[in-house]
Amino acid sequence: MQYWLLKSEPGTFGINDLAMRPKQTEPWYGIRNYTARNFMRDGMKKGDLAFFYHSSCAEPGIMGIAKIVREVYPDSSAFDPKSEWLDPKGDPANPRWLMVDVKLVRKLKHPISLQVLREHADALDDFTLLRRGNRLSILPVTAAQWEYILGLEIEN
DNA sequence: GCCAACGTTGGC
DNA sequence: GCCAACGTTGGC
Repeated sequence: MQYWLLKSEPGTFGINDLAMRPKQTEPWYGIRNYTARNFMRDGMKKGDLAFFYHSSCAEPGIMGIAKIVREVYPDSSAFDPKSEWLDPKGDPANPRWLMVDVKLVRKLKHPISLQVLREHADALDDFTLLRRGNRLSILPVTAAQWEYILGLEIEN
């Protein structure tokens, strides 16, 4: 059982979009970064939980919890000429971009803002999200970090 | 809109 | 394999 954090831009696909999907499930397509892909491919298992994080918005922060409900399979958007995620060098016989399916578990009662997370940086023990220049859209969360952050929800 | 940080590309 | 140039991310 692993924990993760998934970034999404609410202007493109936010937690409310996930909530409105049939079965509140969505393929996590469009990941075009090898490190993030490798986390999905090598680490993500069905049943793993992830924080749903809003980035590039007025109040970046953790908005909810999602669950991995399907493990990696080829990201079809890489072969879709109409998709902004088209990979011109993509080879359908040997797909290099992958995705998982995620399902909403619940929205947090109160989002945990990036600002609040920063205030707890020491307790979060070098949380990847808080590192300078961090740009990973998928990153691992330790069990200790997960529990600590969920504690902040009640405190909020 | 700015800019720091990082990843990717491509010439050599 | 090096590394400069370029593109992207994401907070502010």
